[in-house]
Amino acid sequence: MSLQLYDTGTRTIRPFEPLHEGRVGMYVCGATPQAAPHIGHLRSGVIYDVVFRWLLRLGYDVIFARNITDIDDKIIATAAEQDVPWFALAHANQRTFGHGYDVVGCLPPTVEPRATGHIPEMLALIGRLFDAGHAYAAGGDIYFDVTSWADRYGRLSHQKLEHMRAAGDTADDSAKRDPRDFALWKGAKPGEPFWETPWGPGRPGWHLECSAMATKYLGSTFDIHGGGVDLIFPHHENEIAQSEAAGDGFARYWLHNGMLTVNGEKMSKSVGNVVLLADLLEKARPVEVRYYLVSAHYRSVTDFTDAALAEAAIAYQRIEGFVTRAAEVVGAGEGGAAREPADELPDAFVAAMNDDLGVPQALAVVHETVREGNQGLTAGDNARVRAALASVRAMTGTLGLDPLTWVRPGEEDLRPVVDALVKIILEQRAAARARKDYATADTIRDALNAAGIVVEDTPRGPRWEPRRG
RNA sequence: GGCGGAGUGGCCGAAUGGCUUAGGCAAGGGCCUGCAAAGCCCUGUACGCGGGUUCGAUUCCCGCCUCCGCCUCCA
Repeated sequence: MSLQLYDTGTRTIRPFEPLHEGRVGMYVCGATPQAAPHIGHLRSGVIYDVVFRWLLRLGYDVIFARNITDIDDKIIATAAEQDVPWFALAHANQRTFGHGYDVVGCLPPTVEPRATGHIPEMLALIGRLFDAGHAYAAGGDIYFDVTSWADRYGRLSHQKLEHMRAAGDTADDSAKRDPRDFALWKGAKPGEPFWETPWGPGRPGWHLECSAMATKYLGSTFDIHGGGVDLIFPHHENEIAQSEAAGDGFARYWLHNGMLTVNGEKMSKSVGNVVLLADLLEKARPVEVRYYLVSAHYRSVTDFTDAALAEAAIAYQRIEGFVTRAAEVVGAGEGGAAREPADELPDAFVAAMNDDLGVPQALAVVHETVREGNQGLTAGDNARVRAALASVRAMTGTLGLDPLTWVRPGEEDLRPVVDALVKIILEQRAAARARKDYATADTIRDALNAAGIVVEDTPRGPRWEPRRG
């Protein structure tokens, strides 16, 4: 079975067929850098990173564009509150977002276009919409005329125009012809940043930038557009309207990830339950955070709790434990993320991933293979261990979770030194055990444990690991 | 009011018209161990409520209840 994706536009799972054979263009709505990223942003980042990695695994050449909306009302407002220039706030948070994505193991996108770097493309799009009769100027702003596109507006969200509430905009939007029209371009206000245009000074509206940037990097028609379900309406609906009304084909598949709630509630500043990356890293290692974020299906609503994160960490450690022990016995092997479907990927894993990114089932295959490998370790069957290890590393590598690529910085350099020292101590313990002086042996083990070194006795002799958590 | 999602065993979380009814965590029993740890084996039969369709429904249909998201900035 080849890749199937749930497409919000048709509300069905349908076979993925790229526009151009062997190539995929994917655009994802990324950050509006008005504050540091929270766990919901990270979930989105990790989800589309897995999509990206899976497309690469399937052998596609992928152009993955994830935008940065570095100008909007909130950025301007927040910057004013903090008495810093708007671009300083946006750039600082943009860097924080980038760092957050890095920490949870996201590959860099092919391109990360910023809204403010694409004003000419936006103005060109506005010009085309004027020419096609779908845009009008009013009160210094430029609006999209929704009624001029009435029969197609609402196709993504499956809302009928007559059922749509009037946008609860503020009074200064009274220049609109229809309350459901949305701004393409906002006229300059005192003290706010602006760009000069043929229609007067102003700045981009809320939706225009994504249309302009997506088609710039991916072409007028491209394969996949992603984002959170909260963006379906109005943001993605409006992107479609702008681009298609201007004559572009735009996105062929629409992917939407589910929201992440915290203790059953949507995150919000007013509730005070916003979970930031720093909060997570107090409770789990980065790779464990990634495992947690990946382990639920991308379309499901996931409720974050400390207990859920802790359980994910333990589940990951089961995989990690096998991989490290197996690598000690048979060597690390190849691993790494190939760009072609690897022979080591079990059919069941491939089938799960191809079925609308069935990561939960794919992880079930990982765990089953881990058990296989552990059985091999118990039986001393190195061929079995080697096969399981290669398989587990290929699968986890595909998900960005290969334990052997997640060694903490510095740990690798230090490990041989610590290993040599611990071995000397363990020889003392072995001698104590040989003369049945278990009190001394346990004292040594306790002392090592207190130093963060966990000792295990195996049929092949003692081994040690740094203590987790 | 409109659009959509979800309710699964102690917990998290998948799939599925019946067949060996994921996977993880936790629990109990066992193996291994000087004791541990890790691992392995075994045990536990769930699918919101009420109807209907069917030989058979957790899975399809109808109704209901509860929860959640969007319709305003939002991943």
